[in-house]
Amino acid sequence: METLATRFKALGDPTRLRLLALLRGGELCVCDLTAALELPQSTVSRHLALLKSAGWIRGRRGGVWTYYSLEDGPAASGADVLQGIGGMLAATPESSRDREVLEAYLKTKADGRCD
Amino acid sequence: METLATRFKALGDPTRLRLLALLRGGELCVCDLTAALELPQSTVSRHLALLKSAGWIRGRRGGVWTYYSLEDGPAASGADVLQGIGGMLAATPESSRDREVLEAYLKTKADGRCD
DNA sequence: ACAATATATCCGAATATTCGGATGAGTCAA
DNA sequence: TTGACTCATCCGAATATTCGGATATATTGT
Repeated sequence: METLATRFKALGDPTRLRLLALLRGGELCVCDLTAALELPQSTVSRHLALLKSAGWIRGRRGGVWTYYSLEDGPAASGADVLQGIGGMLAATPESSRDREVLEAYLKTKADGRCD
Repeated sequence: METLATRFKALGDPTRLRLLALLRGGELCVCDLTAALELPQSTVSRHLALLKSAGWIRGRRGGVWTYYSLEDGPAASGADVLQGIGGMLAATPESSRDREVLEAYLKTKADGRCD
């Protein structure tokens, strides 16, 4: 129960929902997410760590970058939940804007660097 | 998004999950829930108010009592979510114990009073 | 109107969460 | 090894949440 509460508590924050909404589109690194959300890197990293410890996402090191993606394994055990709220997430205006900012940023990033 | 976060934040507390688990069995009044959870009435009432304002449950006055039940109308819009986590809720040990305490209490309550 | 019961709200104290700048740790190329 | 870069963690200050006793409100029966 405590575990389940922790799980949902992680969803109880707009910034973290924005992150999840973006990750529904596929794997992204921290600097991508930082650019899309237009928030300090430390803030984004902290929220990602929390989502990971709550079992919603997973991170993998790829050289200098850390790529995060949705956790869909058995650990998610509430993949149905994410599936269920997926539509709600995508329907929000923040979600749309974040994705636009991300797309614009990804074009600038073609050379592989972060800024 | 803010709304959605508020929605989930309400689920991010063990006491509130215990309340939801009990209400899955049907409508109950505050004193029933207070007895089942073995917590102060003010605490239970506060959590119920929060769950209600988050759109998870609904309350109706029935004389001196206020009966709470799960919100399954369109306002719930995440009934799927509750449906999805229903199993998880029922599987916890707290949930089983709460229900036992409730059943034992309901027997004592046959006369209609609360203590 | 009054008393009894059930519920909601108020209150301060304790605890937890959040933020973002600063700093630490890890990785790679030169 | 040095420097550039990405990301994680530390830190104190601000804010939010939680608790339960006390109190207010509501409803019913007398």
